[in-house]
Amino acid sequence: MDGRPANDPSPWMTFENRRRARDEKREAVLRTAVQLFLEQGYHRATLNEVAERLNITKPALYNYFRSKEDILFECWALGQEQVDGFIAAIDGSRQNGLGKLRALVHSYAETMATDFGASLVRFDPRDLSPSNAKTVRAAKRGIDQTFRRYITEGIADGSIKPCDPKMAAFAIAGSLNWIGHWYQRGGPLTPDAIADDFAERLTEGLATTTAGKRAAKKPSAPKTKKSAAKAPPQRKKK
Amino acid sequence: MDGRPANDPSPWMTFENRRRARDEKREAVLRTAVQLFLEQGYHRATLNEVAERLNITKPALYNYFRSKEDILFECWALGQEQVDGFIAAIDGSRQNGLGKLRALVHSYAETMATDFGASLVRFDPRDLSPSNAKTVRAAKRGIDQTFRRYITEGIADGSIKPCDPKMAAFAIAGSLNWIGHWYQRGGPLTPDAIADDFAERLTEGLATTTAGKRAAKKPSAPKTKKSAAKAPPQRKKK
Amino acid sequence: MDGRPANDPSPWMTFENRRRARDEKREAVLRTAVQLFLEQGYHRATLNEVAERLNITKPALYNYFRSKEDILFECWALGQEQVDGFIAAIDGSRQNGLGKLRALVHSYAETMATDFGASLVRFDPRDLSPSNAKTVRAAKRGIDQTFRRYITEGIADGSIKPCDPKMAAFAIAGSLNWIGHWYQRGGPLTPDAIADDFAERLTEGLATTTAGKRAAKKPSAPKTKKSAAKAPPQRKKK
Amino acid sequence: MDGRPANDPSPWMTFENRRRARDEKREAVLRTAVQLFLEQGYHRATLNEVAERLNITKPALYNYFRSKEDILFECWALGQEQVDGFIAAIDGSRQNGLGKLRALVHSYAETMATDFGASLVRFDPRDLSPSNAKTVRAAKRGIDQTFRRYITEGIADGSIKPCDPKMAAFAIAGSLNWIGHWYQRGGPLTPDAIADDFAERLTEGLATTTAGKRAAKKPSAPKTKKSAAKAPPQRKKK
DNA sequence: TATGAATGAGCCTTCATTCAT
DNA sequence: AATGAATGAAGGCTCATTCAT
Repeated sequence: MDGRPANDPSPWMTFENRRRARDEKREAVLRTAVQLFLEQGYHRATLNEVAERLNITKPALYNYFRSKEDILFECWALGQEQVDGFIAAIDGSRQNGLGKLRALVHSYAETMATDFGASLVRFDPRDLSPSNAKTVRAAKRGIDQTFRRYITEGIADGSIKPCDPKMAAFAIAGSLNWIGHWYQRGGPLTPDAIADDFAERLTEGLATTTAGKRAAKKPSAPKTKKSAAKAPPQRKKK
Repeated sequence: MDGRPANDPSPWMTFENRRRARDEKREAVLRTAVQLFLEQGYHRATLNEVAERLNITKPALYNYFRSKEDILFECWALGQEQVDGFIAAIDGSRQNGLGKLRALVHSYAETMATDFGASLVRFDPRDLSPSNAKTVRAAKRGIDQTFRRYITEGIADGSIKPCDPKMAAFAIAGSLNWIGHWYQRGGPLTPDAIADDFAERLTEGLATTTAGKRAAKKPSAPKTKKSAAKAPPQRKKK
Repeated sequence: MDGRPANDPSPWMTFENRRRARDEKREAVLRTAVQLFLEQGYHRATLNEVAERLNITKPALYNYFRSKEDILFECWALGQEQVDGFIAAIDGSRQNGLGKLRALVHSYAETMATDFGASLVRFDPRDLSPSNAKTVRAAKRGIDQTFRRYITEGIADGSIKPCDPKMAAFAIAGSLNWIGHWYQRGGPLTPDAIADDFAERLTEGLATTTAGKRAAKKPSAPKTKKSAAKAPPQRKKK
Repeated sequence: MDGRPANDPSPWMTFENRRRARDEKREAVLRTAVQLFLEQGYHRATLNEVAERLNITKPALYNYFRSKEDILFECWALGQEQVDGFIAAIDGSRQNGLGKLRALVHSYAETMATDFGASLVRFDPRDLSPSNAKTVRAAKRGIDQTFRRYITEGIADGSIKPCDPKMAAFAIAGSLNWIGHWYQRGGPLTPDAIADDFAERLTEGLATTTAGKRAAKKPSAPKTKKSAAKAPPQRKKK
């Protein structure tokens, strides 16, 4: 059960197990919280409800998080980790600008269909402490710049038609972020289908003619472990 | 001063004036409120702050609105009126589907750059009473359907390439709604420029080749008074 | 009733009355609070109890004070005002050092027998905000220095035997502050009797022989209005 | 190491050692707690902080004490033991009333400069359980009566001028207790110097003329072991 | 003996809303 | 129409204490 022989009295493993159990509970709190926050909105959701869904009591949450805001921020951070992960992977891949952009759109679209991904665009940074809000805003800026960067690259390498990277990025990001608002699990569209559709749709207008005739189907991030991200978002450990 | 002779003691005109003054104050409240709600978010903004900015006291607000939520809803309603207005105008115009879609995108983009317009996408319907929330959701559905309708029309009349109207509408609406989140008055981009750019950008991928070569610059709604809207959103009068 | 003719429609007086009523309520809160804080201690006393004793509800207190700590500080400030008042009066009086010291002891002893006076020594400055705590500590230092100053004056003018002003001040102030801890209203000793006794007792050891044979009985502050204080303690108005 | 041969397997000694170790830890807790309570005040100090300073965890404290209040009471008890000790010693000494009073003042002043001594006057009996509070109040009364008793003795044996023992005791005790509030370790005054000063200062006013001319310098309690106290304060064993 | 985790009780504070004037 | 005052409802957070391990 614990993955170690029963006769192994190593207190270290016990310690390890404890830490693991703790981390699992922490994550359970975050999963519950992000759902509730998305369902009801951060302000309407109470810590009591979060605790109730976890069958614990409110103060127990404070064993894992410093405050309600801390929980909010950590939810966001988990989503941001995903984004950082696939951006790092795409950055490390060998593709022209258009290819990277398509990969980005695809991965981003998929992420928007997850709870933590949606939290990236549905949570309000103004609910965060100044320090955390700063972190969030910096990350948002980073994502925007990644979009622009790929577009600029594409223009440079000829895979993307000359255009204004800033506006193009806004338009694409808007479409993608919107997914976080309308996507419902259990609907007729799977995240993957949405991602495929958007990857094509949002880039076809930018592609130079030849590049537009795409043969390959899956422009997702090249096979890389999600964990291959560069740097997770900075956050204070409790 | 009031547009009537000072010696006219007509109580009826006085009454009329009273009503007008009242309406002006109501609007002033809404303008202040929508700004504050956008600035700080609905929950962080307090009625005290709204009142303070108007140099009145909190209870005075209750002379014009039944509740904080009422104010929120009315803000939304003003934005929705704008949308209803230009949709009615476009509906009444003689254009092919692509033309209507472009006109819609243009007007919608412009609206997103206004306070009341932004409130359409930045306010959370869950902050409204069930009844008002229903109204809002119906209106949102209406807008979505308008997008799909124009696209369908365009496909039928050959101005738009065959595609999935639902996904196309989502993509376009997402880009547009996103404007409400990033547009800042005083930035380098004017609402009109944004609207022009988006009208072109978001439809070029859909246009059939010939239709894509657009000559005319301004595809905005044919000269119609904004107030020519058909039906203002249903709402309870106080 | 209002001290003005009934036919006087002056809204200003109404305003004045309002303000007076408000101030009276504020004071009532402070009187209730200081009693409760002395009875039970600041931490054990809840705002609910304060409100209950006033037959109002807890949030009503927030119309008059910003926080529980604010109430605590204002209680202290009222006591400090008394002290500032009689110190100013004694400072302005024509007496030798011993006379001033006796007057100070007498007035201080009397003050210690009042609620607001006792709050000066029974409230804990660490319960105050840093800013308010600073004010309190400065005031405490001021009182100490007044004791030392009178003693030094007395030594200079020959009315007090040469001694260490610092230790003498500590000894005297300690005896006086202690009153705030043991004095109970309704006991066998009246504040005035205590004040007389301490004024004599705490100074006889210091007096030079001739000055020790005091004839006059009442060494209290020369007839001055209590309100003739110089500067009330600085505090933020709500 | 433990004062017994290493090859002695006597479980009883082990038991004895355990008890000793336990007592040492208990005392360490009390020393840490009394400091923290004095530093921050009983209510602001948390058991977590106490535990942290001891490099243990909060629940570990419950191995030695039943509750936070229990710790508070035991701190007080240690201080009271000191007082009981020197009072017993003085009681057993051969001196006139004035001598005893001076000895008492001296020892009490010294005690006030210790942490446990200061706790006697800086801790609030209302933070204790009714039962413990009763014990404390009885002890306080006992100290007061000791002061009065020595004064009365002194009057009887002619070493002290006729006066009101009650008020004299209040005045003296107040000065002494105040030491607990202003004395800071590391200041310019040593506890011994303070004790000397106060022993002289607080009694010179009471001494009959001849007795006032004191020759001996150190009026402290006749050489007796501190532990020679009669009875430690009654308290419930865990 | 010591710990991580959990809990129950309680309190301050905020704010939309109402009411008497 | 407007205000000062008051209220009810609610939520976040703290902390002493307990319990299983």
